[in-house]
Amino acid sequence: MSGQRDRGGYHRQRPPTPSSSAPNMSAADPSNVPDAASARSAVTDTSELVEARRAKLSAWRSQGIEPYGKRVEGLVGLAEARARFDAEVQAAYDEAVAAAKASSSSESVDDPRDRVRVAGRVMQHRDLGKLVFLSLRDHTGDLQATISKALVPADAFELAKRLDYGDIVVCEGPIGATRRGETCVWADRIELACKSLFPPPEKWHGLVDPEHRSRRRYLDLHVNPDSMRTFTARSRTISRIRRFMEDRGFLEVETPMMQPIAGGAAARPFTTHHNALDLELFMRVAPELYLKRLLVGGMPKVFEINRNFRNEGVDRSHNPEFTALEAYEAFGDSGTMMELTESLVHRLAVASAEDRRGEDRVRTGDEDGPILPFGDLDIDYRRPFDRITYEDLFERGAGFSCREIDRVRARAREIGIDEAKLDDWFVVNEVFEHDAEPCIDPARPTFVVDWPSAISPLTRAHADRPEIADRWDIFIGGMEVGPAYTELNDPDVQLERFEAQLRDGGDDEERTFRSLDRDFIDALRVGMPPAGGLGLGIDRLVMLLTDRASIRDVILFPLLRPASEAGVE
RNA sequence: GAUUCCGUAGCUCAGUUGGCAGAGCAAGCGACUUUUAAUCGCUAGGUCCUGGGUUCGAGCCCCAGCGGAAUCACCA
Repeated sequence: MSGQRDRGGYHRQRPPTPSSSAPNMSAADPSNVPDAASARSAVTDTSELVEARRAKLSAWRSQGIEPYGKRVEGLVGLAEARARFDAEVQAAYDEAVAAAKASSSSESVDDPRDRVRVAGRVMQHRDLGKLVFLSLRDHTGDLQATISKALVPADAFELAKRLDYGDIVVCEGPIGATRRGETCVWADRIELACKSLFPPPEKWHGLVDPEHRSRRRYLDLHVNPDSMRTFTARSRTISRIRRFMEDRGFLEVETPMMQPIAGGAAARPFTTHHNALDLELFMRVAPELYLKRLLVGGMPKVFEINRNFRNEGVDRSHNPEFTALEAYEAFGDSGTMMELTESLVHRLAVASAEDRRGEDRVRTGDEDGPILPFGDLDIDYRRPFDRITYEDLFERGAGFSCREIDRVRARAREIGIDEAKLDDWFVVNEVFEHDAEPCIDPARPTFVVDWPSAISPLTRAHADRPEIADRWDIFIGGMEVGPAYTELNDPDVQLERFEAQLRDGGDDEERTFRSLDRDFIDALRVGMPPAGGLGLGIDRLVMLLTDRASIRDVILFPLLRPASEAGVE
């Protein structure tokens, strides 16, 4: 365990204590007798494995081989190098070599095979005496390098024999195949690009402990190709979202992550402090109130893809910092945002399915898709997505209308809700979450439309039905991926809602950090055009597109408690 | 924050009723020019997460703590 190794280092660096019986116990003095603590650490750290590698490192140095190489030109990715293999050329070459051997001609045969220069991490190392096979890996894939004693200088062959798993090498030679038909680089040059000092995970089972995989993502990425694929897919998804939004005329903007008032969502914020200004600040829980100020300023369509921070629990679909797309369109409404969201999610699904064409259970757009597996589900992203009203969904789940408030309250008591002190619509929503949300088909993206105004304080109500807000939420794969609203732009109504929120919402602890964003009200008084607003959880979207069950599998460095130093003060 | 489960070699994992700490891979030395988790011989490698307790004796039982996972709670 890393904790043990770290602790070993700690012991070695710890200055002698007054009670220590041995004088001058310092790491710099190798002659001293180790005390009990350092004797233990010498046993528990990985020094034997690391020392073997260090020994090679200094051996290379003394032979004039630099173990931490330099810039390399003209590299080809391993997948690309593999693609350059030509079986016919190889066959012709084999024949020519055989013919030359048969005629015992001393003339060398011309090699028509493509030459490549590749680099990769050593993932396998098979030494057969005068022939060494290396499995190299880069972010594009794996490729074998074959080093024959007859084809390289003695020192290069010695290097190939003595390579460790995890070392990074540069090889150059014709792309060909072995007798067993494995495509490979027949290296006639091989150089060390970087010596690895770290004992790698087991080559067959790899790194499976989820804690380990997140903490040492750098290992996870090259040991588990799935992980590299997932994070590559995440990156491509985010750039596709950018392109989509830009194509539709949205301007990407950046608004403060540190805010004097954490507004835009009812979530607990993280606090921080600016020293020079002696200012208490909050990490943002949402960019909403700043993006709307930009609509006031005259930007017609804005979006931001960035981090929100919420000081809440952690589970499979929640990380304290998460990435969201938030977008606002002047003169739009929730319907505008619905069309935009459906187009965007559909396009992302089409592109992901295309990237994963041929994979089990994946159907691309031209194969009656896109359909992408997510756990046990095969999620069908074909347009149009499903739509259902909040009230209809409630009735489907509960078996009666949410307007029958006595029955709603009775049901709430049945499922253990203390309904007496809650307003009607909050009781409705408790029953909705318990009985109705599970009725949404998880294999179909579903817009749930027309939510109660009471639980949507920043949303404009329907003109003819003030109790219903012009809002929808999209659910995919059993997760809420995001909401959209027809934004409230009446400053007086907005002020009222804020004040009601401060008065009624949340507990005492929440109220201590809530305060009213008067500048935002001022902005609305200047005048914000009617607008549609959207928020989409990018991490959850990536989970769906890459079939990962946990948000920690799609965030490169998810929040974890610091590794244990238990037992060390 | 609650409950349950997990923590043994660098990695992946066994460990029986409480009775000498195990395997595979990785590592070191040696053999091998067509391997594919190469193979074969030899060698070495342990704070059984930490701290207490019970016991003649604890990896195993009990208590507390640390870390993780799952479920729940929180979560516009």
